[in-house]
Amino acid sequence: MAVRRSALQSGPSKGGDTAPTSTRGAAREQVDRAVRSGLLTGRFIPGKAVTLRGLAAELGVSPMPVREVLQRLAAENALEVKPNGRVQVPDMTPARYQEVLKARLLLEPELATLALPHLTSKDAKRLKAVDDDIDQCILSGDAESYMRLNHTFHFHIYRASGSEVLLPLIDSLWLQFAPFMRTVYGRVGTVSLDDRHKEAIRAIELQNEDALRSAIAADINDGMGLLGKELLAVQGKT
Amino acid sequence: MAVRRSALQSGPSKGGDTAPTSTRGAAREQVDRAVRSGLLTGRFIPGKAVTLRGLAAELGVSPMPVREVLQRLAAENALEVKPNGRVQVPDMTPARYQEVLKARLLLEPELATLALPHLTSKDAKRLKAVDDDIDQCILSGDAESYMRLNHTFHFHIYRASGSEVLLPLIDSLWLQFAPFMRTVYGRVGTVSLDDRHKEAIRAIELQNEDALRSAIAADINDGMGLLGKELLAVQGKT
DNA sequence: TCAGGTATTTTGTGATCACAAAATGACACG
DNA sequence: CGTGTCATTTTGTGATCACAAAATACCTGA
Repeated sequence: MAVRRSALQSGPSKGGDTAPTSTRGAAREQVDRAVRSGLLTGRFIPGKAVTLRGLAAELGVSPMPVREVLQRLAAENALEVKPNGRVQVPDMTPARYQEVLKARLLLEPELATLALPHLTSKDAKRLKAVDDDIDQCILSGDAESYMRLNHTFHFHIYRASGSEVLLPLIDSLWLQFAPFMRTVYGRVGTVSLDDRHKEAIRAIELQNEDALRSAIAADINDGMGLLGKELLAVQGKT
Repeated sequence: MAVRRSALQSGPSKGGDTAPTSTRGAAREQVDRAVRSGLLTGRFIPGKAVTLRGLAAELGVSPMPVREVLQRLAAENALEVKPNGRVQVPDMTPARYQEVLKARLLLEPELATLALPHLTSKDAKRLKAVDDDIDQCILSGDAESYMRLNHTFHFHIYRASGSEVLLPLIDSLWLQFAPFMRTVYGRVGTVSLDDRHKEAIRAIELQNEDALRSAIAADINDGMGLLGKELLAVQGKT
C-alpha cells in the first residue's frame, strides 16, 4: 500500500511527549495526535466534513483506528456526528461562543491558581521563551504557529497543576473554539492580537495568586472578546 | 446467536428520549445508553475491568460498537484505558475527588443560573415529584434508584438551559464520580443523605437567581462533603 | 438550457478474522 | 507446601468484508 504523505503527518511533535509509541495502540495514538494537532492549529475548517476512509488513507492506516479516534473527539465535542453519520468540525454559533467564553473564564483562572505553587522560575523562563516566539508569530502573521504556541503557553501552566479532572475539561474547550479562531485569524489577521502573557509570567515569578488569576482571565477576555464581535459580523453577512 | 439477557439490558429508559432508535447507529446507541446508565446508577464498580467481548455478548451485539462506545467514555474520563489496553472504571483518589468537587461547584451553580429563566412552574412541579421519589428512595435505602433520580433532578434543571458546552462538561463530571458514590452508599447506606432540592425548587418558583445558585452549591457540598470524609477513611484502611 | 430522475460512487456501520500481548491456569520441581 | 515455568485462554488491536444509506454524477427529455 502506498503511504501518501500529507500535511497531517508532519505534525509538530510536542516537546515532552511521554508516549513511548510502542506497538500497543500505536496507530490510534498516531491518528489521535494528528487530528488533535490539526484541530488546535486550525488545519480543520468548521463545517468541513472529515471522511473516515479519507483520513485513514491520508495517515496510512486502516479506517479502524480512525473510527475510534473520531468517536473520542466527538465525545469531547471537538467533532460533531451528524444524524446521517457524517463527521464534521462543528460550526460556531454565538450561543456556543458565549458558553465557551464563560466556561473558560470559570475554569482556566482557577486551574492556573492551582498550578501556581508548582511553577518555578524555570517555568517562567520557559514561558518567556514561548511568549517571545508568540510575539514573533503575531508580527509575521503566522497564525498556525501562533495558535500552537499559545496553546503551549497556556497548557504549560495548566499542566503543572497535575490536574486530572479540570485539565481534560479545558482541553475539550480548546478543541471546540480553536478551529473557529483559525478562521477568524484568516479574516482579520494576527496583527491586532494582544495578550496578557507577560502579566501572567510576572505573576508566576512573584507567586502572586490574584495577579495570575487576573492575567489569565484578562487574556481570555482580550482574545475572545475581540473575536466575538467578528463572529457576529460574520453571522450577519453569511 | 443466543442473546443473553442481563441487568444491563433492562436499563430504565429515560423519560424524554428523543432518539428515534432508527437503524442508523442503533447498536452503538444501545450500548452507549446501557453503559452510561450503568455508570450513573453504579452498576459498574470502580477498579472492575470491563471486557470488550463480555459487554458485547451481554448486549447481544458485536464487539465493534462496544469498542467505539468505550472509546467515547474514555474520552470523557468516565472510563480509563490502562497501558495494556484494558478498560476499567477509574479508581477514585482524594485528589480527583477534590477536583471533581471544585469543578462541580464552579460549573453547576452557574449553569443552573443560566437555566433559571427557562424553568417554569411546570418544571417546578415535575421537580417536586422527582424529589418526592428521591426522599422515598432515601428512606427505603434504594441507592440505585436514588442515584438515577438525583441525576434526573439536576439534569432536568441543567438541560433547560439549552447549553451545548457546559452541559457536556458537567455530564463528564457526573460520570466520573457516580460509580464511586455508589460504593460509598453501599458502605454507609442512604439514610444519612440530605439534599437542598426543596430550596432549589423554591428558588425556581420565585425565580430567585442567587437562591438557586446557593441551593445548588449547598447541595453539592452536602452530598460530596459527607462522602469526602468517607473516602479518606476508605483510603486509610485499604 | 435546465429540471428530473436514475445510476454510480462514496460513506458509515457492524461483523468477522488474524495476530500479538497479556492474563490465567496447570503443573512440575525444589 | 510454596514457587517458578510453561501452556492455554482471553483480550485488545488492526484490517478486511458485506451491506445499506446517502451523496454525487450523469444523462435523458422537455
